[in-house]
Amino acid sequence: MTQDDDKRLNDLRVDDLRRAFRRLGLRLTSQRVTVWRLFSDSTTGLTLPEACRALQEYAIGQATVYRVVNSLCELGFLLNIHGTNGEHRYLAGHPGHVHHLICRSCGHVREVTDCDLSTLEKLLAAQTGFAVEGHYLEFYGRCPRCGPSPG
Amino acid sequence: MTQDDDKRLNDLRVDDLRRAFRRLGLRLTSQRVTVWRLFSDSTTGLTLPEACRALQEYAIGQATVYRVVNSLCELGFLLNIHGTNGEHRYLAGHPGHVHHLICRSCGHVREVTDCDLSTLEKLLAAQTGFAVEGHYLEFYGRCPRCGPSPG
DNA sequence: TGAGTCATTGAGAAAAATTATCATAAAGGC
DNA sequence: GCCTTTATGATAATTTTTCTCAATGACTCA
Ligand SMILES: [Zn+2]
Ligand SMILES: [Zn+2]
Ligand SMILES: [Zn+2]
Ligand SMILES: [Zn+2]
Repeated sequence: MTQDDDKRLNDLRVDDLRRAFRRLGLRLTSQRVTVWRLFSDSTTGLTLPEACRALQEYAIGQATVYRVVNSLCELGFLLNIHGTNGEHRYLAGHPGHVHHLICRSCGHVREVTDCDLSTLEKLLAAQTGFAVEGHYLEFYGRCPRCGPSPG
Repeated sequence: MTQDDDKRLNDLRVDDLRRAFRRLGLRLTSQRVTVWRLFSDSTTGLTLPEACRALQEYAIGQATVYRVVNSLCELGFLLNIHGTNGEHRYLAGHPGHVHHLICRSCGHVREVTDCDLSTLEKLLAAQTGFAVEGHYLEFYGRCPRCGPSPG
C-alpha cells in the first residue's frame, strides 16, 4: 500500500467517523477530527502522553485527548499495539480482523491480514472448555530500513 | 496440569531463580523470593500496583517491587499479559515459547503451547522485507466456570 | 566463621500519567 | 437564529512510576 493510498483512505474515513459517532448519538466535533487526523498520519502509533503533547499546538486539552482516544478505540478506529518497551501505543487501523508487524528499532508498523488461527482456536476450545472469542497477535522484528539486528 | 503440579513447580523454580540471578552476578534476596512467590501463586497475574499493595504485608517497598518485577521479566520468569481492560498484568510463566488463553470474565489464564506461526513468519518476511524476530499471541474468551458470554 | 565489599533495599520526594469536577462553549435539531 | 444537550478545557485530585541516598544485608575470601 502506497502513501497516497493511505492519504486517500484517511480522508475518506472522516466520513466514516461522522457516521460512526452519529450512530451512537454522539457529535462530530473539530477536536475529534483533529485527534483522528493526528493518529491517522502516524505510521508508528502514539502513546497518550505523546498525543497530548502533539495536540497542545491545537489547544486540545488532555482530558479531551484521553476521552477521544477511548471513543475511537471503542468504535474500532484505533487499535492498541505494544511499543518496543511494552508501552501502549494507539494506531489508526482499518476495521476488521487485522494484526501488526512492528519494527523494534524504529517502530514502523505494517498490517498483517494473513492470519488463520480458527483451527487452533477450535482445538483450544475442545481441549480447555473455554469459549474462545478471539485473539491478539503481534509480530515484531526489524524493518528493511533498519536492517538486521546488530547483536 | 493440576494444582499440585503447579505447586511443586513453583517450589522447584526458586532454585532456578537463584541460578538465574547468580549467572548475572545478582544476589538472591528474601524480597526477590517473596515477590516471585506472590506471582507464582496467582492464576490471573497481577498489575504492579496490585503487587505493591499485596507486598506491603511483607514490608516490601514499592520501588523494590518495580525493580524485582523488571528483573523477573528480563529473566523470563514473568510474562506480560493483557487484562480485560487492557491493563498490563504480570504472570509467572514457564520458560520457552508459550502463549496464553485468558478469561475475560474472571481473568484465569491457561497456557497455550500449541502454536506454529513459523510458516506465516517466513511468508511475512518474504512479503515485507522485515526480519521477523518473534510474535506475541494471546487468546481470550470465557473459561468453563464463567460459562458462555451473556450478551 | 568473621570481616569487607558492594549490590540491594526502603523511605521519602519527585515526576509523570490518569481521572474527576464543573462552568463554559458549541454541535445538531428545529 | 434559538434551544437542548453533549463536549470541552482549566484545574485539581488521584494514581502510577521513577529517582535519591543512607542503611542494610548477601556473598566472597581469608
Ligand atoms: Zn525500522
Ligand atoms: Zn488473527
Ligand atoms: Zn472465567
Ligand atoms: Zn507462538
